[in-house]
Amino acid sequence: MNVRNLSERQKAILDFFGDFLDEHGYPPTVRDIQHGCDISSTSVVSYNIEALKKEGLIRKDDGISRGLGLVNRRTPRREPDTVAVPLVGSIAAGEPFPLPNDEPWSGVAGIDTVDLPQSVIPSGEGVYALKVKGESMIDALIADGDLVIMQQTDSVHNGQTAAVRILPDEETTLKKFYAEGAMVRLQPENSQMDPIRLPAHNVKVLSRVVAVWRLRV
Amino acid sequence: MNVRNLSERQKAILDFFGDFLDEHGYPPTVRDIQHGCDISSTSVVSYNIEALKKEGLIRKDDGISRGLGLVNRRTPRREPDTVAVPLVGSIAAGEPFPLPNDEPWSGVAGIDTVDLPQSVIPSGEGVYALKVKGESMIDALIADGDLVIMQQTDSVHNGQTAAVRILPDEETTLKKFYAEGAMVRLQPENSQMDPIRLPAHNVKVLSRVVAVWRLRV
DNA sequence: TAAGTTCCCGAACATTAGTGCTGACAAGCG
DNA sequence: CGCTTGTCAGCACTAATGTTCGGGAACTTA
Repeated sequence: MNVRNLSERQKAILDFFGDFLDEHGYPPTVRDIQHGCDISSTSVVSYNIEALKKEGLIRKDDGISRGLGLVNRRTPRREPDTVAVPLVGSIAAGEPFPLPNDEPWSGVAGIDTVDLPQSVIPSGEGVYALKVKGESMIDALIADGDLVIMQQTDSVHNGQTAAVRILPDEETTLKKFYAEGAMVRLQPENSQMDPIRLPAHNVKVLSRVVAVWRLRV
Repeated sequence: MNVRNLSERQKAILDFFGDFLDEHGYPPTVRDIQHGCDISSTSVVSYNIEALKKEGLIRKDDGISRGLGLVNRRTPRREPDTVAVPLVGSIAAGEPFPLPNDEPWSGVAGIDTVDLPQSVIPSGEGVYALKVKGESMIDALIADGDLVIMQQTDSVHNGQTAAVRILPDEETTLKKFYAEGAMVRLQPENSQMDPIRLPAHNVKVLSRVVAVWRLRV
């Protein structure tokens, strides 16, 4: 697997292989490589292909034409490694904020999206972003302009910050969630504001905060 | 170019083509398509390939084996849409932290990396991440465990948070930067700590904070 | 009905392209 | 010097693979 072990000819073959693949969209034949690398015999190419295969640098399907492949090359249609998360709106202190409906987002025009690495958004399903307005969440170390990334869920643990819908008046808000017996305490992220206590059946958990993203600090 | 014009067989061929390409890394032969799509003759495949070629959906190099290609498929070697940023270490209050050397990172084993969407890291060059330990940056709304994303630079504006090297003792630290004439004031992000004033020529700006990333809030 | 079009089938044909064999040359080694 | 190993050349063989051709079924149109 050490590149230094390769002969000049083998390096040339690897280079040519990559270029050929980019240019044509399919792998070269033994004879393509032969002419591309100024080799006088197909057997020489065959010999060096075998060596590269042993090094683990080339994959080969015996017997089928152009059955070669570079092992380090990415799959053409690999999964995107970033997820476009809809930026559904902004949230200010206590104010209700728009919620995504149940339709798939599918890049609908008119909706901003935020690219997030897939590694932090396991499924990508039910994830959306909100932009924070003002100092309403200052106690959670969330500043004006930050993006909070929300994951839809039915339940959260005590102390987690969640978007909840308060049923009587259908208000939606972002608060710290504490279950206290049959009651629920909703703690604002700003000490200037008082907590709210409600019967548990009047509070519906919609989503929880999974990440905060701040740019241009 | 209208997909609705395609026969069921032609759609099947396109689907199979894409799957085959993903699986093998090279295009299918006429006979691969024949068996993959339950077609009884190679000539039928040839016929439909010709039709798809006229529709502009398939590219074909006559006479060479597996000389087919999907025209809408991205180039195999496209740019990744996420950037792997090295996580070079952690930063605590006032303590020096390790700095990346000048070598390219190139996925060296033993160094953690963080995937960031390329849209927020324009170049990807000179970007690295630090993990915050403790409450040392609490006043900047940066909590324990947060990742701060740094961009290497020579100069910053007043008020920006920057990594600076203090020359006399080669200490490296993260502070808010204020130029005040020939002097520089370095303001800790924790009000428990006092600002430092130094001659400008003793302070070397290394990088500035461009983003903060908090997970599992 | 007859002609034209589209699509399909089976088979034969021709080229492309992988593989194996023999031999050659140079370098290292006991 | 003889032996082995690694690398290269030339050539032939054969499997893999693209192409073509005659024909037929279903459908449309004059």
